[in-house]
Amino acid sequence: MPAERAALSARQQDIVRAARDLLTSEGVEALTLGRVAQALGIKPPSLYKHFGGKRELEAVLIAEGLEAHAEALRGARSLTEIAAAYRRFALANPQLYRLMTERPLPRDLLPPGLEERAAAPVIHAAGGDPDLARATWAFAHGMVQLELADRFPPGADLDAAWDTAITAFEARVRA
Amino acid sequence: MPAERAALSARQQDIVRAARDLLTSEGVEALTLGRVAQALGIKPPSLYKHFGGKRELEAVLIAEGLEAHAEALRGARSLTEIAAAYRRFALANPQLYRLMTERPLPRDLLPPGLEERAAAPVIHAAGGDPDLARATWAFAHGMVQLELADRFPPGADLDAAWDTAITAFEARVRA
DNA sequence: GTCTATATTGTGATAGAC
DNA sequence: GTCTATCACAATATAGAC
Repeated sequence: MPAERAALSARQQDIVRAARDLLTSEGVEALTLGRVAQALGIKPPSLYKHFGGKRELEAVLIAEGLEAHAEALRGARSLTEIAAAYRRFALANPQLYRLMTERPLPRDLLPPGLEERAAAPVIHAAGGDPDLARATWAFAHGMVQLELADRFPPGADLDAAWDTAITAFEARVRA
Repeated sequence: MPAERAALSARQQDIVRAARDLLTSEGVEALTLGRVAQALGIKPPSLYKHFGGKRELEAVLIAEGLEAHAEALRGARSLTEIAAAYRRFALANPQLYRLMTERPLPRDLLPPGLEERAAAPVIHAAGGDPDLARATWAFAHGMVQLELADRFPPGADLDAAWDTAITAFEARVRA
């Protein structure tokens, strides 16, 4: 059961799949209409018969990503579990994560409520405290970003950094 | 006393100033050699007499930014003060912050030791605990990124989120 | 659903004259 | 130090034929 307001046609699904594969294997920079068309063996203008433009195509991938991210966090009962799942998702889908976070969300093209649904597991694990939830989110996002951008020194013990913060946050949940 | 290995010529300084102004006023996307040249009233190829290419010019701005960021954090004695200074710097220089963080650092073009110098105040305020320092850094970076990217809901109390995390981290410093 | 042709705009970079 | 000329791409998008 897809989350999109209108189901995608078979051809649209082909295009989304090609775009997703391209994003995964070659990164955000490689996600161009030219490359997507090439992967499908067609010319770029043909894509406009199926999507309004690049933004619409990207929005489908972003929506998929938010959905998958929410799903990955759904079972988590504690901030520790949230953190582990958050990190696991981002490192397993680094390019998708970048697409989802590095630019303003195309909110006008996303299914209503999706953004909130993706945030819900974090709020729940934070015991309903929105400030603690936002702090946890920001920390996890910052860690993942810095790790993906290779900003930590070579020997850095990232597990320990995650532990340190999440332990500190968990203490706040119980408080 | 500039931090660059070789001092910049007067003309190079003109170019850097034009690039900095452009970055500040129009954003990372507007920072192109064409725009920089235009601002100086010259043609893009002329810039190559003064810099090896775009990467070199950007590296000067990034080095300046790291220097300024380090300076902004230098006086901070606690994680609370670090957090406040970090946020203040990023929100006062959002485009420079983006340039400094959104892409891999041009480490080969930065003065040696600069990256470490920029990180030192955080480590110091974390009582020398590198894990806590990295956690604090990641949190601050995540908060700033999410705030600059307009990812928080309209009513979100960001001061409270900062407070929540830093209070939790401060408790770890004393522990 | 796909094509060709085209518009428009951009982007970094080099060679060589002045 | 600046210029013209040029390269070599690349990007999104539209019009209209097939």
